[in-house]
Amino acid sequence: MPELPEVETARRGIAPYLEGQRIKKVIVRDSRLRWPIPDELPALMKGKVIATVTRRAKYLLLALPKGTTIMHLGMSGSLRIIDAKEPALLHDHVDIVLTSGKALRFTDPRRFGCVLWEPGKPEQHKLLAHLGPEPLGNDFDGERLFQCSRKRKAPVKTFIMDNKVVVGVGNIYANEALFAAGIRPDRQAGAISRQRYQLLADQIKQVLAKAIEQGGTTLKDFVGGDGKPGYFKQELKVYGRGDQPCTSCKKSLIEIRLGQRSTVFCNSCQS
DNA sequence: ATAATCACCTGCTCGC
DNA sequence: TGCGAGCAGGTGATTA
Repeated sequence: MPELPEVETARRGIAPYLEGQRIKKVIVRDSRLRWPIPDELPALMKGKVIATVTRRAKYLLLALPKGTTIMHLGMSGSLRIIDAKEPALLHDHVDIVLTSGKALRFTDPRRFGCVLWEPGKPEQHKLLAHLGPEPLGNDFDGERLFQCSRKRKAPVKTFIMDNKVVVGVGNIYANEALFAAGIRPDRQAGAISRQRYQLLADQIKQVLAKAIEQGGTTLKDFVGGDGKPGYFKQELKVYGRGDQPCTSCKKSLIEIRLGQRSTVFCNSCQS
């Protein structure tokens, strides 16, 4: 469940159970994630107190005294706070067990996620070092999109999903933001005006912020278990709605593929 | 440097 | 009912 709003929702859900808590042990049942979980990770974390739980892009960062645990949920990962003695199921790869009796359980059927260790500052890690600005921060705006896009021929949707341009815009919200901004996803990035990029940046921020707001509902799923997917589905205007009527003009939405990703737009509302 | 493709995995849905 | 094909919220690596 990993677009940025869900990662942020997960962060908010788990942080109160983790911050200030001491790690009793770390159980690794399967270290074969996108990158192997370091063998030494459990020993590095054991006995330490988690200072903070923060987020950079779609990475979650657990700040420990002498380093940071970096987690990513990939396509199918999820995190839950559980009672430490709850039996593990097939894809429950990691438990971070706390002395409080709770545990953070990392589950990921497809194993595209990761759990890594960075002994220095988290932003020094190879995966974090070259990321673009946070979409909801002040460093991201239409001017940046405009400047970064000059001479670029890739479709604008691919462009805004490029982590070096801006982080955290996944397939769902790329589709949604482009619809909200009235821009065709297959338009060349370099051929879009400054004014339209200002609109697009605003819509990216708005769509993500709204989804995070609604993510509050999901918080239960992450904390309590018993997760039900698709909590904000009713808000989606185009994603997953190919061939269905445009919510604005009622014409049939078009579904194409850009960069191997499903792309949906309205041929009359977006240009 | 940029763009397109591949790759990593499991699970689910669809059409035959 | 069974089975292969295709697709799924991500993104680094590889290839032109």
